[in-house]
Formats: sequence, structure tokens, C-alpha cells
Amino acid sequence: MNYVSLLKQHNLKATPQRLEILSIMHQSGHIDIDGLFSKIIQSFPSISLATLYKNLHIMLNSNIILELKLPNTKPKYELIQAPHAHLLCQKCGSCIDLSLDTDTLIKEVSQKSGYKLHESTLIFSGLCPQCQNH
Amino acid sequence: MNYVSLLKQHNLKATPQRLEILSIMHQSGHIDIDGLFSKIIQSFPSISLATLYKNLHIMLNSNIILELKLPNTKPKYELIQAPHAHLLCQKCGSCIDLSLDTDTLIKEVSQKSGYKLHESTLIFSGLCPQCQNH
DNA sequence: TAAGTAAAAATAATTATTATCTAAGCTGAG
DNA sequence: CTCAGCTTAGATAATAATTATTTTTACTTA
Repeated sequence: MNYVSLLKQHNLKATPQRLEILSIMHQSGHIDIDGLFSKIIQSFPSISLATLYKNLHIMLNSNIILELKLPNTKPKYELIQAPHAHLLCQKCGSCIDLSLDTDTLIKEVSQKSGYKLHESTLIFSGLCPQCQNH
Repeated sequence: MNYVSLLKQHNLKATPQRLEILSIMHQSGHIDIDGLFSKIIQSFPSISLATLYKNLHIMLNSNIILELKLPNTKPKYELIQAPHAHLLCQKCGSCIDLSLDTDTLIKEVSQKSGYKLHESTLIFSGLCPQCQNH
């Protein structure tokens, strides 16, 4: 992935800090502000939470990343990719992606409701395979 | 609805403040902390946000109400009823319930993923019928 | 190179939430 | 009935989370 061009496509400067944010998100899948901060501070010891929040907001507004509000936790951030659902394990706290045909679901719900829908947030909670064996 | 017995079933005292919280939620469907505060202060002028938060947490833990974390807004609270989806209008900000067969969806996703799921949060965003005509 | 712009850094301010402490109100045992 | 014990509201303080402001740095381009 070339994050430099991704940022430039959205008229944002490809600063080292932003590139690192995106790279961390790519590795982590989903990450909250604290996780992000503790990772990025390793490469940029002088960065502040304010800078982090600022950049997250900028990239949120540009639809480069999205904010995922989950039950019982702080919001997590992830790179925007194909629409998908999220699975949460209530025991170990993990969060994974699940590709799902959200389009047909959205269409169904649109018809049923009269709304003109184009986005969905689908979160399922329960036990992951590992945690079921305990 | 008899909120007194609802609270007692969960070993919570049916204080006037709690009853009013539940009654407001029943009227509003979904409401955030500020909306709740501005309504309840009419009947209980001395109530504080701390008391409100405290009671919300108590009732959340007892599964009398649930917290709904929505994109771009503060969490909203609602009475627990049958599982359903939520529709958000991105223009007027309204939020409505839509009854949906979440069970089969959960089963599908469980099979597909290997997770043992029992809860879902389904949020759809777009334009409500009114806002489509503008 | 100098000017203009955008972002980072540093910090302050604000907002949101939680914790602590006291006093009031209910309940059950005597 | 009344007192002891428990739960909660109220009042306030403390903490945590987020946003705003100002200064400094770096990059771009004329």
C-alpha cells in the first residue's frame, strides 16, 4: 500500500507521522487512541495526543480511516476497506473483521424502512473460538 | 409498564429519580445524557449529572437499559426491548428503531465465523424519508 | 533565498466522566 | 416504635478525554 499517494489523493500532506499512523493501523487492524499513542511514541517520542487526535480527525473527514464505536470500550480506528462486519469477543476483548454482504442487507433494510441508506455498522458480540474452550 | 417492579426484579430500589429516567426513556425512545439531564431537571431540579451517570451505569449493569454508541454523537440510552436495528438520518440526526430478524443473522454469522454470538448492534445510516425531499 | 502554507509541538482550556464524602430515607429486628 | 444498617441522592472534587490556541518547524514554490 502506498500511503503517500493515498494521502495526496485527498490533498493531505504525507507527513512521517501520518504515514506511521496508517502503517500502525494496517498492522493492528483496529486500534484505539491509547494503543496508537503507545506505538507511535516509539518512533516519534515527541508526538502528543493532541497531534494524534488532530490527524485522526483529518483522516476521518477525508474518509481514509473510520471510527468504530464499540460497546464498553473506547473507539477504535481502522483503515477504510471493503464494508464488513465486526466480531467482538466479550471474554478476550479481541475484535476481528468479517466480510459480509452488507449491500444486500442495506438494500433490504432500505426497502423495509423507506430510508435511503448507504452505510452500516454491524457489530456482533459473543465468544471467539479460543475462548469457547474455557 | 410497571417500572417499579422492573427495578425490584433486579434488586434495585425504585427511587423517584430512576422511575423518571425510565419514563423519559420510554417517551423518547433514545436519548443521550444531555437530553436526559435537561428533561429530568424539570422534575428534579437538584439532580446532578453524577447521579444520572451513576444510575445509568447501575441500570446498564442490570440490563434494564442499553447504551447505544452511534457514529459522530454521544452515546444514547434506551430501554431494553426486543432486539432491533437502528436507523440514523445523517441530515436531521434522528434515530429510529427497526424490528429485524436479528436471530437468523446472528446464526448465519456464527456459522460463518466459528464465534458463539449472542448479541448484535446493527446501525444503518442514510437519509430518512422526510430528508430525501430536500 | 524569501514568502506563504501546513503541520507538529507545546500548552492551555474545555468537556466528559468518575470518585468521594455526607446526609437523607427506607427497612427490618428488636 | 425506634434504632442500626444499608442504599441512594446530593454536593463537590478529581480525573480523564478531547479540543483549542499559539508558537515553531518544515516544506513548497515563486
